[in-house]
Amino acid sequence: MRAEAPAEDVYLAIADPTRRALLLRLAEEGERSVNELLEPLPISQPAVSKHLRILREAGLARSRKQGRRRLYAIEPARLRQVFDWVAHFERFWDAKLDALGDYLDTKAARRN
Amino acid sequence: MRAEAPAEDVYLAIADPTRRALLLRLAEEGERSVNELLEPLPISQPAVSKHLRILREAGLARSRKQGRRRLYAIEPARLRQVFDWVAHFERFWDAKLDALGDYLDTKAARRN
DNA sequence: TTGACATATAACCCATTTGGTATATATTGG
DNA sequence: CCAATATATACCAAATGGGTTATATGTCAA
Repeated sequence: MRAEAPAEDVYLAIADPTRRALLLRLAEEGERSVNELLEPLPISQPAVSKHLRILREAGLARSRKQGRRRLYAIEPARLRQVFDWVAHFERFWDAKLDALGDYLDTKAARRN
Repeated sequence: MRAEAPAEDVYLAIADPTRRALLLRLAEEGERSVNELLEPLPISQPAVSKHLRILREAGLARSRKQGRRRLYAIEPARLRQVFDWVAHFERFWDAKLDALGDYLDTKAARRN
């Protein structure tokens, strides 16, 4: 039933909205310290550290030490796994239109 | 922290490997009864019924009654939500290559 | 050196998830 | 009608998840 250890499961890692928010911030802003990531969130520092650990263990983030801070960065490779899985269903909405089409058109244009 | 009721959360719905397997089967094979879906799985019928209920409540499946059976079908629209979210990170792997490129090429070709 | 800062870990709590078995509720065939 | 079939629900136990506070650890600054 278990395809991989729970701690390493990308789908479980992104199932939590706080972790998705963390990933988005890291994607938008690049390396950030725990305190910086913590700042807008309504939860405690240990809670954030735990989320970051889960992201690390899922292979979605890495960290390096800089002085007394620890900087986290996104490691998006394994999100491809999710992308590829969702793409299995793409034919269902593809025929109808539309936003995916727009997305792909944009992509195709950008690739030229 | 909770963007929607847990039972309706698409990310939670796809966090379970059994439910992902169910969605893939429904996508590949179309409408299927609970017994058909149950057959390859190593869990009990009530467990499958419960997974199907979660998929229904997440808006990822629908069911209709046919005699004494109940046929489930995929309802993929809300997977777009996941697709769009993951696409936020696409620029990270896009530059490097490759499988996404191939995917998009295939798509672009198919769209012409 | 020492105190403040930054982060991680431990210990704990409570809610939720997921599985099981037993049972209820259709529905159908004979 | 009755037995068998198909599915859902109730209920329970074990595990997990996500939060908290308290504390350990490491680093910097004065």
